[in-house]
Amino acid sequence: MSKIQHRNLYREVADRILDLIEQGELASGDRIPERELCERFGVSRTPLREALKVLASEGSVELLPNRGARVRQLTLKMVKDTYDLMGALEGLAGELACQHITDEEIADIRELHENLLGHYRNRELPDYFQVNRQIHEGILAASHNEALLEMYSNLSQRVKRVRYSKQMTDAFWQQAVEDHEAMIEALKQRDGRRLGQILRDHLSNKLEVASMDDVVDDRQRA
Amino acid sequence: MSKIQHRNLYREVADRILDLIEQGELASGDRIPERELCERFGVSRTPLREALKVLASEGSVELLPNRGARVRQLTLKMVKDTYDLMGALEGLAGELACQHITDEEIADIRELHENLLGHYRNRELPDYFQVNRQIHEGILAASHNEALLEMYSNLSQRVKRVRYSKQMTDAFWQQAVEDHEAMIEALKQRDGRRLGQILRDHLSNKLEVASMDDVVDDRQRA
DNA sequence: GGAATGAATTTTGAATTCATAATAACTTTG
DNA sequence: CAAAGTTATTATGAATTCAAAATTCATTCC
Repeated sequence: MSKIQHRNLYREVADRILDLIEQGELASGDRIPERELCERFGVSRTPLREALKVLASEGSVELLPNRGARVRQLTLKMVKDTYDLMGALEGLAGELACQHITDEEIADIRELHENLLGHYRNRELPDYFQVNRQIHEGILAASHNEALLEMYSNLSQRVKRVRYSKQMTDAFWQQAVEDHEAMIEALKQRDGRRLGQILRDHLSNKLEVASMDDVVDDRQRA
Repeated sequence: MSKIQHRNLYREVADRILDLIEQGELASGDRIPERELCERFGVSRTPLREALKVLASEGSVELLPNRGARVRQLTLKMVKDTYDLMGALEGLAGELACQHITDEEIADIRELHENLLGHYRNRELPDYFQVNRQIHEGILAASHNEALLEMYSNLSQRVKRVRYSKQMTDAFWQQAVEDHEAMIEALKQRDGRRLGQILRDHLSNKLEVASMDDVVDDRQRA
């Protein structure tokens, strides 16, 4: 039996709105129709409006006074800025992880890394992506810094709707795997400075393969 | 004539609650009395509760389902974690600033630095603190990374209620001024890596002089 | 035909109301 | 008198209501 959901209604609504945005049902710049979503979710306007306010403070939604909420437009600059930030946070996470990581956590990550290599050899891209994410989450978690985790997941939520191009070239992929090899090595040696550096650079590669759907160029803002 | 502020009521309320927290009128861990604040601010519960939800997502307030809001307790670990994060962000800001800063911005910061030195020589601590803050804000702004600014100011808001000990020793003070000298030098040479490093270390010094009033040790959590 | 003006409609912002959960106060009983 | 149970009170969560602002639509006038 699943755990009793004592969550707040507004958070539930917020998450469902985020889903709609991620799924693209609410597109970048779209107006968010209060009444319609209320009917759809079967809630009154009160929790829905609370959700919108929280989403605005989280950066996914824009609130125009007396003119409702809309899905925040992502500009190319915003995405780049966000990636810079995430890179810095991953870098810090790497440094902290090397200080605080437990043997158990290190073993878990190494196991994930083995899986990663397997998926790379078999050219199983979706599986590779999933394990890749798990490894990065593992390092973040190993930093044992709650505020860092929170901030990272907020940033990552903001750019979730950016779709990555499927044409991840072999060269990119190989580079990524080499990065991961180096990460594990640095982690093993608990070389925080180095792990931090690798993680920073690693992320900037990821940006290069991002195909910026839904992302508007800075000059043509709505 | 100043621009008409068409701000949302909930944001107004949120800021006033933050003031109460900062002023210590609402202490760490205190329950936040809805009805009382409504009367005090002359608003209904709707905008007040919206404000609380936003403050919760910003990390200043804690929401217990069916049991109201309270001022989030700061543990020593949380403050340390937050300072680590702010250090990383300042470091990134330094790197980015060296890439993007304009000549005008650099001139402004150098002027502030001259003021800082003056206040140091005259032992004007409050003025020194103010100019110090302006310099750091200047570097942050010179990064030209909106998301970074937003995150940093959120973090800084969270730890605003931590009071710094007045007994800033001469040694600390001198070290801080030397750091600032090095910063300006790195900025002038646009040596991002170096400026980043200085900023990171600089902040960790600040933490050492923080006397942790209102901060609860991790073991004795409420 | 098109811009401008002024209702009618819709949408938003905020107060109020209502139902339910939590807390406090009061019995009752051992 | 203390512990357990019961009722009263208060606080919270969410729906509803009401007022103000924005938008739409029709009409007038050039």
